[in-house]
Amino acid sequence: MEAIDILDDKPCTATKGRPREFCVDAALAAALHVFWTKGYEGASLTDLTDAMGVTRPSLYAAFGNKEALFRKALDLYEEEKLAYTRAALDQPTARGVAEKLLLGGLANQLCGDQPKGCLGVIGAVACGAEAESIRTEVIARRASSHAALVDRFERAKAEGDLRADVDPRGLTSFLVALMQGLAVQAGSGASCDDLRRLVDTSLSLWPGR
Amino acid sequence: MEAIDILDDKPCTATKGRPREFCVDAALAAALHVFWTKGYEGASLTDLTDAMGVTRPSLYAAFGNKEALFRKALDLYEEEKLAYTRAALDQPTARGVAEKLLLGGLANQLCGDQPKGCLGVIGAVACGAEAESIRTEVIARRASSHAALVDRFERAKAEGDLRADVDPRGLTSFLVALMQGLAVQAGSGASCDDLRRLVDTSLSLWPGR
DNA sequence: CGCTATTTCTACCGATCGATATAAAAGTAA
DNA sequence: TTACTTTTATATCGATCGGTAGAAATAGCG
Repeated sequence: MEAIDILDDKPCTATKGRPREFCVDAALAAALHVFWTKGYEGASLTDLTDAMGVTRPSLYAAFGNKEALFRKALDLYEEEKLAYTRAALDQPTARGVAEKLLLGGLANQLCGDQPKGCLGVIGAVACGAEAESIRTEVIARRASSHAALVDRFERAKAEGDLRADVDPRGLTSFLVALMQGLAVQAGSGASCDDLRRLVDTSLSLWPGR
Repeated sequence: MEAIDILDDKPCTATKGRPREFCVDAALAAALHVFWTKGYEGASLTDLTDAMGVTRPSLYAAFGNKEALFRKALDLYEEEKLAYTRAALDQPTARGVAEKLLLGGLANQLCGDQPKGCLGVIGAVACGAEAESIRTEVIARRASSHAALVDRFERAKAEGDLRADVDPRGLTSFLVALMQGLAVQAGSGASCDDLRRLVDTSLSLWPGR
């Protein structure tokens, strides 16, 4: 009657009815790739079903609708591709946090087998009428990680790990801006060399010691 | 027979036939506002004609098609809203260039009467199938200004205006990334205060005196 | 074997997309 | 006026959009 979370069960554990013929996780990974490459609005249902190897009604039965599918894909994206951002917060120094973030982001962009750019940036910037709720969602998700970064840098400042004249909130926006710029440039045909220079320069200017 | 550049003539100088009932420049400005707000793919022809106060056939007669209209809007955008980026290159010092760019970008985002974000970033990131040629166009346009910035910083380094240990290309990508991040955050609901802190921090970390 | 539950497939829905055919309206030029 | 040119408005084009109805197919359960 109502679309419920199918992703919580194991790959194939339905005990009654006709068994599902595709792997939900693999299909979701394929959907993520499409969204990542073409954006939310740019990815049509035909694009998605083709890439997922699934017919249209099967997609709706398994994921609800396009928006719900995007949210699931965003979950997967944050869990798999953005793991380094959570790990970065555990670094002992503020500089370590910045290094982990920038180098992690760089490594992500240099990884040849995945689309360039950042799904979060794509979702936050792409703004048609139908994507408004998506935009809101993406922005809200980033706000929490942004706040966590502010906390981390405030702690670093309290620990004397950051110079007294730096503003933790400003430093957070600064670092996030660099990550976003890295993603934008990676998605705009920048060379690997350019991206490396961007990160090198950013770290060379990071306030420190 | 063929769509030709209408924008080169004066507002209303057609000597024969029924005179046009709308101002091409004003209509283009309205179109720019729509593209800026909703992106290329997010802006439908209905959105555009409504905002421009022009019927659909009139739009096609005056501008060719949606893609050509976007290019004209991009011309107007670069000419009007990005004038400060050209002026920045004339600053006497590398720091002056960065200040002019960042403060100019900040002022642009704080200007309440225009959409947030950057049309270039929106065009470069939004990537559906129909927007591919738009993407290419936007990327090509930014490449030239990027190169001009590299030249400017190489000159600054030769003049001793930049420390010997900074990489002009890296510094350019760094500065551009900050501008892009500024635009992304401005378009993602960041507060004016946050944007100001971002620019302040960026300038406080800018290399050299 | 039915009976029920679930998925799969084909075909299709109304809405919207960008783009146009057509002809009336409004001007200049003769 | 008549001829010509260009813009206007209406009405629509075929394609594609996200989303679904309905029946056949495939399983467990009695």
